[in-house]
Amino acid sequence: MQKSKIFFLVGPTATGKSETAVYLAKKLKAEIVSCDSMQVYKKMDIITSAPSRQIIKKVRHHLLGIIPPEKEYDVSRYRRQAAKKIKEIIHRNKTPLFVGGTGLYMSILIDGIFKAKAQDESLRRRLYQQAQRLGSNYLHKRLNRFDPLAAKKIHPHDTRRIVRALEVFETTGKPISQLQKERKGLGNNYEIKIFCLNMPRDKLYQRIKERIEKMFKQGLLDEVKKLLRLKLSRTAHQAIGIKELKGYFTGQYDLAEAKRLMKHNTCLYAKRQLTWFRKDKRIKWIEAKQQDTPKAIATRIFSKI
RNA sequence: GCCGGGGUAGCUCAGUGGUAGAGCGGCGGCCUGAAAAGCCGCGCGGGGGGGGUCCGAUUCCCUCCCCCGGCA
Repeated sequence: MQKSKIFFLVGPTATGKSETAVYLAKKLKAEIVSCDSMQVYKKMDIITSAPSRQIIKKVRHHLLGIIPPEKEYDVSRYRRQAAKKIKEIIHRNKTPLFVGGTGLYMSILIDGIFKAKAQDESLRRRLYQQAQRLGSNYLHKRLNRFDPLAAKKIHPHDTRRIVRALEVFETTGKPISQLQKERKGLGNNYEIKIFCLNMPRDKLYQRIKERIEKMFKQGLLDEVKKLLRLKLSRTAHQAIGIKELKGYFTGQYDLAEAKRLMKHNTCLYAKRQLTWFRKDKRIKWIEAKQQDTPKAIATRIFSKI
């Protein structure tokens, strides 16, 4: 029996994935599934540049605005929900088209994740306190005794990963480096095709800056003001723009500085996204040229399928 | 035209007679339950042009060009 196909359209932020995806979805008879760690949140449409209503009207979209911003979200939840969407979409005789910029989410979906218990909050808190008191190097040395392989891979300053590795060891009794080898994703069950949209760096940064200006025109300040009244979850709080505008609202700097910070941090983010995607050799790269419309790009992608 | 200050990394600037640094920016990488996060690495330079002194000049001297301030 032939494997069903799943498509991914990924790429750094502000390359025009959402617009392109609509045209591509039409050609592929696809439904779009978001692959974005921030657009899962409600009430964050402007700050996350979520696809507009007009776009959503044209093609069915999934996993957008499904979580209240007070709630945490993570990869494993994403994986579960996305896997379910794949089944449903294929059942409807449609093709899943994943669109977004969160490389880890894509990777976990395709390549899998090891089974572990949900994070242990109190244990984590304890470990972070120790890290603060004794330094991340101390925890790293401890990790080195239980799981030298993981310790070798994780930098002694990378507190977050050291804590996770220790947490996994304490809750499962197994070294994370061993568990990480046990991953099973969807990659084997489906025919996967990944396209990454890209453009020259200076043009990309220019578009990012323009997009952020546009966000302000759309009412970003108002949206963020409302968000800051809520008790934002740790994960939702990470969206670029929250801490930058908080600094403005609390009078630490002016609006121009807040904008500058947002633009800068978004450019750095785009660079990190590219690093992630570059590593994945399955990806077919699509270079957007100066005059390319989303429709033209979609046509080009379709011709390569 | 005269006097003074300056021309060193993409930007703002240090420094030294012996193959140039810092901050900002930029670039590269890592990533398995926080990933729009977290972490790591890399000066990325024909020292404004030309000539001279010297074993050796970015640093000293001469000259030209450009910028800033003052006087005309």
